[in-house]
Amino acid sequence: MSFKIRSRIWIEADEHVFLGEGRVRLLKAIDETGSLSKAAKSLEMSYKKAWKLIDSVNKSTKKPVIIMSVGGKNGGGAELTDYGRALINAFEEINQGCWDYLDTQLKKIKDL
Amino acid sequence: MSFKIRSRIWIEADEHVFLGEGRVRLLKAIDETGSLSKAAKSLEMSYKKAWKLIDSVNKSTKKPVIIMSVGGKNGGGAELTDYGRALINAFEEINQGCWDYLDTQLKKIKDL
DNA sequence: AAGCGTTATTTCCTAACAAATATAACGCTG
DNA sequence: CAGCGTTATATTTGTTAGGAAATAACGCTT
Repeated sequence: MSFKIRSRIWIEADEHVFLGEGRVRLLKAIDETGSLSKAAKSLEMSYKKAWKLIDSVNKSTKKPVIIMSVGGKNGGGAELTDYGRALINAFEEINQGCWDYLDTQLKKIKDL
Repeated sequence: MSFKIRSRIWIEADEHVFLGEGRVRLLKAIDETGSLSKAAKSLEMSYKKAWKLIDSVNKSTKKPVIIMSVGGKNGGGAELTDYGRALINAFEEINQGCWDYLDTQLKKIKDL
């Protein structure tokens, strides 16, 4: 019997979810591609879904997380801010810490 | 901006989920009511859904977690085993520990 | 002014999920 | 042996989430 403890964490702002694993993945993809549509495609996610996620993130904070621009040089694009990058780092650090904690607890289940 | 870090944990056995918050709630309700149908009703859950959850739990372990009996004295019933009770306790203890850990990490987000 | 690559938004459709309903089986009780 | 309260399971219906596609708007470039 190979037990595993898994977890999902997310951050809520004013009672609605604002940052979770999916959103973090998307933010990182935007940072790599420079565009929301390309990021969505790289994650095999519909543009609509990606846009909704980003819209919800942007509405949740006062400091901007990503800056969208429409029209212009290359048709527009999306850029991750320093604040957004810091959020991602903090999230992943906390998430890893959570996983580490749960690993230490696993024997409590196995030993029953 | 009032941030909160939330989490869900669950235990997997052989790559499929075996115990999570919903199942724990259901197991506790069964322990209180002595019947799957009453437990489902008390949680405002359909009998079918409750049955599927319990069936999946029972198929995931060698030691029985709940014992179902059909027909007989009061038409049948469901009973939580000592092993099941121990599982619930361990789960809730670990879950609380996870929440406590996440609370200590919250300032990393707030201070960005 | 036309063309482009993007963001932004609506509408429509479908597929997965959930709920409701129906039916059967079971084993004690009287 | 009929009645009961349960577990067990299939079928049908309803609902909601999500994808697909179409359209518009935007602002640089040429």
